[in-house]
Amino acid sequence: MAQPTADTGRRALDVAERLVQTRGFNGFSYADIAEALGVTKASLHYHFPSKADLGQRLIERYEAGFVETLAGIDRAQQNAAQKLRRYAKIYADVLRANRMCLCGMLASDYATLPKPMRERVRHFFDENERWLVRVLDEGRKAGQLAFKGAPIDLARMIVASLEGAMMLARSYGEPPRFDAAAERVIAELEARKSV
Amino acid sequence: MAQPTADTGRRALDVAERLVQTRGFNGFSYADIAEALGVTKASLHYHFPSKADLGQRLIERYEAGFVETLAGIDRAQQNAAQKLRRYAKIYADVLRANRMCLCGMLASDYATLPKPMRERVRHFFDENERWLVRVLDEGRKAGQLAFKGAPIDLARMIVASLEGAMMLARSYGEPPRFDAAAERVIAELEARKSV
DNA sequence: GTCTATAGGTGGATAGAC
DNA sequence: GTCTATCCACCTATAGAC
Repeated sequence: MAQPTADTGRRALDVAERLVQTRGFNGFSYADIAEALGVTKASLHYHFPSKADLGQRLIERYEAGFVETLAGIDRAQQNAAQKLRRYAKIYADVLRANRMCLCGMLASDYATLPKPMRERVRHFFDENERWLVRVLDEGRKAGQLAFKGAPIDLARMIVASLEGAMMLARSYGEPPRFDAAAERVIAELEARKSV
Repeated sequence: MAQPTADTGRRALDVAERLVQTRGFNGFSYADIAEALGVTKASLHYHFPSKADLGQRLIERYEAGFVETLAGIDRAQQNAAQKLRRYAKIYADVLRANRMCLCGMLASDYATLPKPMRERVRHFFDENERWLVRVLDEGRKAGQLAFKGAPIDLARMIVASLEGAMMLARSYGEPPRFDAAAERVIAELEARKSV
């Protein structure tokens, strides 16, 4: 095992991503990744000199994939409420893969994170808010959504609710708890036909 | 320092509570507590043989204090919306003390917790839901609150939203982010005067 | 109830051979 | 790019003296 030309870097990120999403940044070690890949800890340090380096790369890759997924939603969906449900479904799918949001976990670990990681965590949430603000704004203007106040406040509330609902649903081992909370948040925004 | 008769157990819980609320269960050690109190690690093991014991005691004490605070709200407030705002203010005050909810942090650490701690974390949230369900139910019957569906679903959504909003607000170092999210959740439930 | 001393393990990280 | 070997700091936990 452990071919010299294997893309250990990428595979290490895959394993580390899962570990952070389940156990948090302080809940795993190089030894865990090394064992999963059948390589030594020293090999991992070649690809990621410090754990802080590993963490930064993790967030960058995760955000890139997330942003791409959001772009996919934009391409496929017309209705703003549908877009929001697709957004919530990203979280639901992660939860059913027995994982948490990578950056939700890192937000919990925030006080123990190296500074470069902190900035990248915030950037991830900034991107989420930016996408949501646009969807909310367009949805309201199109008469598909109805809500009071600034889209940014609502966007932040949506992110917070989904992140929190995910954490709670996992603690109970009941993914439907997440679905119920997400649906409550989104349904509240849909323009009533009777108005 | 370290008088023989000092209530080291209680003071250790105080320090450990703060550490868990800021750094998580895997983000502190007996050494951190020992240093803060001016005692040795061995002394702490006399009071809490294992870290799991310490964790259990932490949750039990935290829940007891929380339940007592909720009882205080019941004694003082009449209006259901006011009670909910007082409930949210518990979180807001914790956040402004540069802490997270103890059990919100432990929910993030859930996969790494010893089983007895897991059960107690869930029990804490059960108690929160129980109190919220009663307030929501009474408030709707009294015409002070307006919402559709089962109170339990709404209660769970409220807990999730506040826990999530707390995490996000801390990451940005902006407590008002929590206030805005909490107000959005509660205002949505208030019975409109115009209906 | 607190101490010294220590056990036995794991953490992140590095040097240098291959 | 991966290995062996190793460092040193830190972890939880225990034994036994005071």
